[in-house]
Amino acid sequence: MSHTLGVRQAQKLKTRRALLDAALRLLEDQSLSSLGLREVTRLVGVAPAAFYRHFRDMSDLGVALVEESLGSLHAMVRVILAERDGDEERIEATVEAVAEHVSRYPAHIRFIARERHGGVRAVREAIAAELGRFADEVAEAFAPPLTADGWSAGDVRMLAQLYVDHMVMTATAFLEARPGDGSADPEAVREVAATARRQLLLISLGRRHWRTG
Amino acid sequence: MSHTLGVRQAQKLKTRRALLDAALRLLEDQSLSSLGLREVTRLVGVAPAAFYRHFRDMSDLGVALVEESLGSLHAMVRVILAERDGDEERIEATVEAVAEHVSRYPAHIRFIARERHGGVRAVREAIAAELGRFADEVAEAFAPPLTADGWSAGDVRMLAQLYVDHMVMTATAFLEARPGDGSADPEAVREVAATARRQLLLISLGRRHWRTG
DNA sequence: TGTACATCAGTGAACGCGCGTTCACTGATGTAC
DNA sequence: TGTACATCAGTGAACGCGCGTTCACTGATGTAC
Repeated sequence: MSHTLGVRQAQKLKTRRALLDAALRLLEDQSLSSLGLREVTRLVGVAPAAFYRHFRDMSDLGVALVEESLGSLHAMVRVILAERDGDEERIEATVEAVAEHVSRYPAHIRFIARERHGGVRAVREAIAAELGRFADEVAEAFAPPLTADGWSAGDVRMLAQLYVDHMVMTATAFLEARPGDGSADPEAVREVAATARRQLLLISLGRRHWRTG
Repeated sequence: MSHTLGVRQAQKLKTRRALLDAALRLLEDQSLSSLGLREVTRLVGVAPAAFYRHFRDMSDLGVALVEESLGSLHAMVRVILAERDGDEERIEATVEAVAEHVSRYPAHIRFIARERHGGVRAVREAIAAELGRFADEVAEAFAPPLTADGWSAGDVRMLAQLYVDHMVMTATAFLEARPGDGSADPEAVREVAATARRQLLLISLGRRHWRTG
């Protein structure tokens, strides 16, 4: 049948997954451009040449990690924006969702923070494209009431960009509240969440008085 | 005399400068953790071993680049905050100063953006410390009127952090408006400046209505 | 001013090492009949 | 169901290469008298 994977294909996917996971683990302490192909295959336990059955090179593997890293966060925020309406509600839910995402997938978030301006062009471009799509979607979610209030499309997009950039900043701040051993400092986490909430609230206040006050 | 450098010391400083400049140039296309000692000395035209007369290793050189990269920007913003009072005035002057700084020292700014979350711990920590001092100073500049309005120290610090993070974001956005060849796309630069100004204005609006509206 | 010795920035050769990539291969899985 | 052939994920050995670091050195600059 078409949807049941053969044994061979399933094994191949398993190896691919192992390569991605090994890379993510090694990327906690270094950046993509210094990560070696042999380091990754060594951690997985396959021959170096096996790498080429899955990726052209490290930058190719990096691009694969981008979608996987931003995809689920993107989906999570999409749901929140669709289900909630009020500012406080949206802020509360988003900050909590980001905190949970970071604590569940710290390596993915670290990867995005590190490679967003990192040394590998293809990966930088993939991240920029994904965040751009993210901002478009946020703009769409906020557009109706704002447009009715006389906001231009440019102003809406400017606000959406501020929200997305702030979200990335917040995710990074949550990450920094985790010591090197992978555990989290609950006090520091609470403080990051509190700061993020207050900053988002301040932005919401500004939004409400934009060209009306 | 004490303040006149000997020939020997002057020559040593010249070589050190050349090493820093070569590193900065090479870092436009890669990150610090993949930059080789031999690459740098090759570009300068000295023997690899000469490197050790100036730096312990690459991470040591990176830390030296941090202060040099953030120092002048820090000084510039300090002057603006001291000389200007009104929101619009400060926003206008800051955005312009950041734009000019980026176009004058693009490699320094790229270095900071790339290594802020990069793979070299000592450099990350140096950048975080410098940006922390920056935020303290911004907080101090904004504190008097806000405290009079009943703002808590925590709220003032939260606002200062938002400003500093936004400034780094804006500097990075200016950088991305420059194509790979080093020239600037004037249209893209204007757009980045316009967005930054509007975002800062929106934050100022929020600030004015913080716990008063 | 001149001399004798000390300092030390930069040299160049050498080292062992791990890297990315290639290649012909093996043997389990898949397919056609 | 059984057989003969095709596919292809992973192997393991080999390659040439550039890396970071060490070392004893050289010779211009600095210093003491």
